[in-house]
Amino acid sequence: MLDQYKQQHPYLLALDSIIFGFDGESLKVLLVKRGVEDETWSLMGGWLQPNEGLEQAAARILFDLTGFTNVYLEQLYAFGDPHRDPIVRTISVAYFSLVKIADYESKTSDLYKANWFSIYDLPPLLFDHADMVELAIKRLRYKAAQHPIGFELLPDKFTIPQLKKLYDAIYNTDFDKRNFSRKILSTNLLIKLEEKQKGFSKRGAYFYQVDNSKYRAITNSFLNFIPNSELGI
Amino acid sequence: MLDQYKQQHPYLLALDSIIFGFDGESLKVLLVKRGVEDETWSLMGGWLQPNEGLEQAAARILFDLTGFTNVYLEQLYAFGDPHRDPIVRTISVAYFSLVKIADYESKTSDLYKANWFSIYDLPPLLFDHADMVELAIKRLRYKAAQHPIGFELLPDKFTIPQLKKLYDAIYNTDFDKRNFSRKILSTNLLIKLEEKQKGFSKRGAYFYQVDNSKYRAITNSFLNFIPNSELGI
DNA sequence: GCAAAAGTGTTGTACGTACACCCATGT
DNA sequence: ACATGGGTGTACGTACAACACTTTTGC
Repeated sequence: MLDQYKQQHPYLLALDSIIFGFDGESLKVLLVKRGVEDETWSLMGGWLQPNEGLEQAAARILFDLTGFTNVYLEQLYAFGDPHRDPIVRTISVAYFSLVKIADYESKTSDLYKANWFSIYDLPPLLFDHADMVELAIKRLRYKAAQHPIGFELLPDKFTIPQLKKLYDAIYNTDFDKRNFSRKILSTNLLIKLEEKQKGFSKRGAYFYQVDNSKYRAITNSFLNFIPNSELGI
Repeated sequence: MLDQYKQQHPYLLALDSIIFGFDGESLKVLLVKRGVEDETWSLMGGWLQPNEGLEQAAARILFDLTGFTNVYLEQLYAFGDPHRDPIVRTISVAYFSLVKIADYESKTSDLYKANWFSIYDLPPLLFDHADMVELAIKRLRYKAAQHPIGFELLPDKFTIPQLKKLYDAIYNTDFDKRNFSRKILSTNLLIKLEEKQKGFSKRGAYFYQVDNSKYRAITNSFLNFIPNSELGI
């Protein structure tokens, strides 16, 4: 019985995370440069430790490098091309994460440089990381169309115009603001606050926050975005 | 640079496949008993070899055990709980596959027993394989609602009533046959043949086949099933 | 001629989309 | 007072859901 195991080759197992953030204008991804000498940007990543599960490891790495905790984290895909890492064969399980960008403070040491990049203006990336980002964007679009995960990218209090800008950025389109707000509000997932946003526009827009009791309950049907866009996977 | 690799623990990497088939009545999964002494049913699985990619390995294993080739195969999820395999820590990347059950002839040797089980009547399964099956069913439902993959489970020639029975089985519901056939035919994805099915019903139903030129072209929007069912990945 | 499954048509409703005007406020 | 972004309502068309009867043919 054990023989069957002993004859097998083991492999290194890495975790790489596509960390999405929204700065109010465009959808961004957090990239790092590992080490001083390395000139290639890459995703946040690390190695699986013997005592932890995959998602647990992805969360640990995310926390160590950014301080984020309790964020949206979802497994994306396992990448295992034999030559994806030219030095040592490594399987990478990619995760994608949605974070509130305003909460971000670089926890990276001098060994790591980190930067947010617009998804439409990415630098060349290490290994197959560009494939990972591309797939993550598809998945985010697919997912956000049917599950109310967009809120994970905004501050706790946000306005409808902010939310529209986020969806515009995710789908690279320009939703009609009247239809958009009707659609969003019809979910009854948002609570309108008294407070208005100051400073950005003259009139000011009402803040909303997510009704957490309802938010948790909903895993099912949500909206029906998915524009003319390509979906796939 | 290499040090960073050498310090890391390697892990065994397995591939397990949820193989769906449709016998005309219910949706089935192909399970095996490994070895003579083992009394637990499990998914078809095997080990990653050093020179192959993940999907390639899943396809190889599928071929070796069933003879199926050129079938629908999609990565489902990577399972990596530290204790999922109690003997040796193993990461498993699960794939799901859609096959034409009529083409199946057991290629398994005496070492393996194989059987098709209804997804609503599964035996206890090895390790976390029950979780894998459950997730695969969700994914199949999610996917089949928006991509025309259902045909992969039927013979090349099939009737509309057969197709309806398949969707009824996938979603465990009973679609309205009038709305169903209108919906399906409106995709223009099917070619009506002269030939009628004999023997099953008195009147006989027309055979259809997939218009492959169109089928290949479509990765995008397809139908919009997804009934009241739970989705969520 | 009857039973069993195949095939087809209409209508109401809900939802998405397109589109234009008034409102509040800081300057 | 005016410019800027915030907020709302209506009308149309499409697409889905509900529903019943006729057709074919093996027995």
